[in-house]
Amino acid sequence: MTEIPKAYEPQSVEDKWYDFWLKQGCFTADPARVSDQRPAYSIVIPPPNVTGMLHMGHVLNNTIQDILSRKARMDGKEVLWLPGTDHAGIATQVQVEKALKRDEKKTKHDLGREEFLKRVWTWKDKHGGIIINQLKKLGCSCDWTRERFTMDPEYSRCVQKVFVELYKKGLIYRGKRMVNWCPASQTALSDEEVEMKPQKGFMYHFKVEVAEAPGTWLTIATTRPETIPGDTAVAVNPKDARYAHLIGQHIVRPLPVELPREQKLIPIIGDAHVDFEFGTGVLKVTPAHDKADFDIGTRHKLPVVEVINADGTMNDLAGADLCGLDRFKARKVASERLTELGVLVEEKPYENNVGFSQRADVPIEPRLSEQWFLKYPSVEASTKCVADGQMKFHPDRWAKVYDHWLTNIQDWCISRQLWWGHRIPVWSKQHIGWTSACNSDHAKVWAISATRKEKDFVVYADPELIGPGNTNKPVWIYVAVAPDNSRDSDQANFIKQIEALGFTQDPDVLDTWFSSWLWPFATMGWPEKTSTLKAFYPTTDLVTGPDIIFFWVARMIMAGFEWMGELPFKNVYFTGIIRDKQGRKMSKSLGNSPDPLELIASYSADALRFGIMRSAPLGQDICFDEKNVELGRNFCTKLWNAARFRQMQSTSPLRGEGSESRLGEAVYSTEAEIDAALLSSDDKWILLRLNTAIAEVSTALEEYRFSDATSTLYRFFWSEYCDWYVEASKAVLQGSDEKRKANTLAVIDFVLGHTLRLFHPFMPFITEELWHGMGFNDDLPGKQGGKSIMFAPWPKPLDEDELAHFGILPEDEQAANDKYKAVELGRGLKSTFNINKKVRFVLKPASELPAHEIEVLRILLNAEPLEVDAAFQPKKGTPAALTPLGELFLPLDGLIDVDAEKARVGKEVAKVESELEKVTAKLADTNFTSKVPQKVLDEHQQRKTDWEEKLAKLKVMLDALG
RNA sequence: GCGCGGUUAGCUCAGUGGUAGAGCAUUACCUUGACACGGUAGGGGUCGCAGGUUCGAACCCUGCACCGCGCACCA
Repeated sequence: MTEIPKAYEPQSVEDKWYDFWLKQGCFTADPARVSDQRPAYSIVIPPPNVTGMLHMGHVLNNTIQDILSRKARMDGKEVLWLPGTDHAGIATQVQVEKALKRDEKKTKHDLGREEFLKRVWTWKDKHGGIIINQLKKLGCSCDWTRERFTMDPEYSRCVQKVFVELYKKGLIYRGKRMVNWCPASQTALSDEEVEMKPQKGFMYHFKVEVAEAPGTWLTIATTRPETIPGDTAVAVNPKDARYAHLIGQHIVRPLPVELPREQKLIPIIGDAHVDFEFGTGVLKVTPAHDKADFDIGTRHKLPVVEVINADGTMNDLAGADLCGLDRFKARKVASERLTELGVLVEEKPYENNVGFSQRADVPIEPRLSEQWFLKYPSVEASTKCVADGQMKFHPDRWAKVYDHWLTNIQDWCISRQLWWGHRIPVWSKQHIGWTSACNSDHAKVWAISATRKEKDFVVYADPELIGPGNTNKPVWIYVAVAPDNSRDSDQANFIKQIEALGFTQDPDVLDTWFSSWLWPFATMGWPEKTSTLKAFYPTTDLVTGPDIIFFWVARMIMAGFEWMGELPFKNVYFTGIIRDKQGRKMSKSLGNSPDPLELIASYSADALRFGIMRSAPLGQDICFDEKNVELGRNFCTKLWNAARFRQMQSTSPLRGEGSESRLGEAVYSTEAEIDAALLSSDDKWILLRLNTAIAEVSTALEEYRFSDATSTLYRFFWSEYCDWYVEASKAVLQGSDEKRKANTLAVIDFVLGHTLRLFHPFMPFITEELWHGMGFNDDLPGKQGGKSIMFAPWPKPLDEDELAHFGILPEDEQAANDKYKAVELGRGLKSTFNINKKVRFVLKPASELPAHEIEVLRILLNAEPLEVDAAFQPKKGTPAALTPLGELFLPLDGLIDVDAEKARVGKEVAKVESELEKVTAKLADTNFTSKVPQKVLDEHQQRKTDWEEKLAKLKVMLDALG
């Protein structure tokens, strides 16, 4: 016989069962099994970045999804938890670029686009599996046979198809606009990718002379003097009496210094945008580098002068002083020049909000550029489905945030100046003027297209430029190329032909979110009407962080309505954000995030799961503390040992000979019938507590209250089952009544079997190990838990018939509670008198007690002996406690300090008197008695009676002390 | 500026009108036959502040303070 390990040893157990689950196909969803009796349950994973590493946020998020999936399996549903990763355009490209620079001292341009992309794919193949394997370590029951990546060929076809459809509908357009430009990544970003951060800087006040009125100076306030060379006007509010008369005149721009005066004259314009209470009421207008200024510029047809390059350095238009400098260095130099010119009036510290690139963490540069934009589709349906409760957010306050965003959205800039991603499926060719050559190209494209099976393409030229009078302007012809779903070669052919006509593909790629918004259906085989899609779409739950409510959730909802005509999920659960003990968000840069895999190695996956769930209340951020994981581990150990205790009690090895069990060689039957006639008050109590626990956990899970569910499990198993029931059951198990023993074991098995199942979604590994190790799977059909606990039915509370069969009444709980109360009081006495050995107790019972109850009391009190004597006459000074079962004495034969005991009881009397006073006063108050409901009144009456009785008895005790 | 959370024991948090709770930490005792990753007993809170409603408020209402988050933004 191998030695039974004292503590649960998780590593080998976890690997063993995960392999088993995979080999048995336990996670694989089969649409063919879905029926009315076996409804579908589905979740799509929020795809982690393919090159990412598991962090605590993933642990939280995926543990929740796993709990939901496993619970649904136990509910008899056909479960699909669809996993995968996304290509994370910027993040991945930046990583590969960094490695390239580090290892080969090369840039992506040195390699060229094609070669660089090869490197990214190599990188992806090398690192892409990491996070997937980490999820497996955590125990995630994803259907890995359906793992998807947003750059898979089939997925890419979906992205192209969607692009072309939106283009055909006129929702996608190309435009020259002010965009959020990230000078570090050198790409445009969407509004959502810009994060406003307060920045300490300076407010510079400088003066400019009015050209038409020498000697008249205006003072301008700015935080960005380096953009002065790009100013093409100064604006004042036309209603501002101070300046209105100057509108139409000009000022002399101070920079660049070397320009002749006449080239530095810019007009004073009137624009209502200017707030005359802010700054000096005079605004410098830099249309090329500020969104609001651009709008002013448009209104007044101002020239747009760019002075900053794409990489954030100044160009030659910024003047000799600034040219080539970084924008922040240039700011300093510009202020120095202003000082030298004697026009800098003031430079004072100033804090303002500056937009930062979320990815690169550098200030955004508003920049005019040509980009592709999308007018969001299906906005109305998306707004409505949440507003009217068709789709539910948990917690629902996020619905308001969602609604607010949706009603204020601007068009989405979807193009990115990157190489890694879905390349925009548009080919274009430029002509000068709308000439016959245009018409000819147009016609040729249509002709080529006729050979395609699907005409998912569009030929487009800017209609304003078509026609006479535009003979010198550039005209672009765009061809958006959709994939042919049946034949890849068709698309390739088509592209080859249009490229032969001189069309070239747009160099940009699409925003990563433009692919992930299709996730719920593109992963299920769309646009084919696959059986998976039919069975599992719309999905049931989505679990994600509120930080991507706009990026992802909202857009998925729109995509769902747009292409499936239906919402993509019925419930969205928003997790909290994991913070460290100081309340800071966990991040790589702060280095305050523990490595989940290390936590798993030290504490086990189950411990990590249980710990994090226990500390993750609905809708609240989570303050992570490794103590929680330690608690999870301790809990696993407790569960393990409780199981071990059960096995050590059994004397008769039964079926299952030869079965292997880490708990020991013998496997014992769990089939024993519970004999209702033999149930003790403790048995009934634990069965009732189990009922309560099942109900509480089930409800908590239905309402996504995971921390409440774990609290219940913790309380039930540790406090109720182990601390009370197991200890009480020792009265039987250490006795000699074999029939009672067998019955107690049957109750224990019943409780353990249910407990393991309740725990399974939270702690899949240890529960599977014990389920098999203790033989709970024996004789069960495979679909009912014979193969794995994950298919065992979710526990149901005993119903009325079953309770009646066992002869259990609701009030049975009280009998055991009274006994446990007596035990606590008796232990209190021992503790008060510093007795830590077995000791004699005498109970003067309030009513007759069965021998079994007395034996339980004796064991729990650790009494030797426990005498029951209705006529007991205690010696003077005998410590005693009033218990629901009667007076409990601790006869110490003069060993005690009578005065100390008197003081102790006296203290108790004082407490009871004060409580009695309070309740008596209340009941004497007619204001109270006349207005309070009868139920409350009764409660107070009862409380008063109880305190009175207690007080009387305490006084008798005090008298007895002399 | 607008919106959303939060403020209860040393810490992390439960607690939707009727006797203030849990876990951790802490103190004392206990290596007892499942478990020291354990057991038993204890100490510890004017429930952020000020008003109001009510017989009664941690809980409902109003205002304020502080912490955190989101949106918008004035150069």
